[in-house]
Amino acid sequence: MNPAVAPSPLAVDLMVFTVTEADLKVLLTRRQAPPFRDSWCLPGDAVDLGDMGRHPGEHLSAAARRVLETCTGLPEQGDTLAQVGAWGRAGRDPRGRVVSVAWATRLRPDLAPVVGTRPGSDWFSVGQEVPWMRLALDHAEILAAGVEHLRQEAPDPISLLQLVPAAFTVSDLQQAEAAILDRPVDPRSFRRRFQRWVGEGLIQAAPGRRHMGRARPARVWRATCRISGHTSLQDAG
Amino acid sequence: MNPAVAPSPLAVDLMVFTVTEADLKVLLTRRQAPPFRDSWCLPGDAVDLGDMGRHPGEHLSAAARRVLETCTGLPEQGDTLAQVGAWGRAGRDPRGRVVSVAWATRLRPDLAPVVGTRPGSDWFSVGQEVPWMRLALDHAEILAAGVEHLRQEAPDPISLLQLVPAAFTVSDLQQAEAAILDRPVDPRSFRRRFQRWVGEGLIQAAPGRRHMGRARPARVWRATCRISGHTSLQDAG
DNA sequence: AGAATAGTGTCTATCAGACATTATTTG
DNA sequence: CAAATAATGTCTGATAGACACTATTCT
Repeated sequence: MNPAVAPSPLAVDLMVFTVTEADLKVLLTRRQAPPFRDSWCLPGDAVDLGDMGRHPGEHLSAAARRVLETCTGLPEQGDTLAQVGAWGRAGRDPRGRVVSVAWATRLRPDLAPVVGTRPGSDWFSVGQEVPWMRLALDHAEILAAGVEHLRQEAPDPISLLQLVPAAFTVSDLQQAEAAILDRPVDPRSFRRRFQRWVGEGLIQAAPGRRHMGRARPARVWRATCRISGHTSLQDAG
Repeated sequence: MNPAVAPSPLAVDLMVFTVTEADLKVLLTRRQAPPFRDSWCLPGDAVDLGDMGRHPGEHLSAAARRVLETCTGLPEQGDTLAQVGAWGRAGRDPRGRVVSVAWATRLRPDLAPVVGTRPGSDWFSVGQEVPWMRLALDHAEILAAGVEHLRQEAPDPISLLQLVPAAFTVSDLQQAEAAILDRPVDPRSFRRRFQRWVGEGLIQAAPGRRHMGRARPARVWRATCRISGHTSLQDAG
């Protein structure tokens, strides 16, 4: 295929977020072909609009799910893909007129190391490491909108639960929220909200305790089965 | 042009909202060509992706603005177009694979009568009159998302100010919010928020009073010039 | 006067932030 | 015991809802 011509006027781009080391991370990949060869960018792919391609007539969300499974090597875990917006500025892609629909998803941090070791892709701290000025195309703008989208949903317990392991502590959840909002979160207020979530049946106690260093061990919790299948996210297809 | 074949794989659809008679209204048009001839639908148009069409390489937001000016007959009033999402389900358009980017905007109610008298288009009460089951394509789904988008932004004074005339009363603003949220809004709380907006310099007193029936006349207010040019809305282009 | 709408006073419930305090573990 | 993290008690300030009350106009 001629790399100078866009294969399709429509593409999807994906923002995979996780929280590790109390820091919000996003998955970037290095472009392997021109234009912007070797630049970092969001994982994405063309959407096959015709009836004859490799993925005929796929939904937009299916294309995003396909990119997610390709770039993480993991099957998608439930309905966690949220559409962030469509970018279609003329000239945004030098190969031709391409409109990109951007999606965001959250990945449990215990799965992040597996993804991060794949060649050509790596996690970047959104606040510290993302090479904003050197992202290919208009991906800096898209990523900024994705982070903003994440912030809007930050107080939602369902969204926070997607950013901690299956067994987690109150501090884990609080750190996830603090990382997204990029500011300290009051511990007393957070625990009050946490207790409300327990009262609402979203979260229940799990056996065992977690021990960090030489301090008092923390109680361990897990999401109840009521959470699975729930989504607060738009999936317009 | 053959009506059985989509002219472009990309389209924009527009939701023009206003509040009249304390009721949220949306502008629908009657389709003049198959498929879904004579069905009501959201105003929209194909996006010209090529370099040779009538609107070569136009931004998505420019296409939406063009549709807005076509269907209202009015020039757009500032940056009020907000992108709601992209819909791309295969088979949503029987003419072929078309992805539609949906936009929402608010129209001042004093301009609504002019628009409503245009042939082939009319205002529909979102709660009472919209023929949800008979809207063409997937426009019922798109409209539902647009209404939800509007609800999310309802408490924002900037967005409410786009749904009242240039000179308005506190009750006007309160009715706009109540219409969007489709529930009564506590008058005492609303006036407290209103006074805060005045204190912040968003709103200032205007000369004159407004008289409804045989009751006490209401003070009249207007947005300050600080409002113009401000937008809280996404315009990803 | 009475109806209708505009606008205010004030009590209460809820919630978040701040700060102090207690609890539990290891070194 | 000291250090470190987990968890709680409690005060305060901001805000929304509820309800009563006053204000102003027309009929």
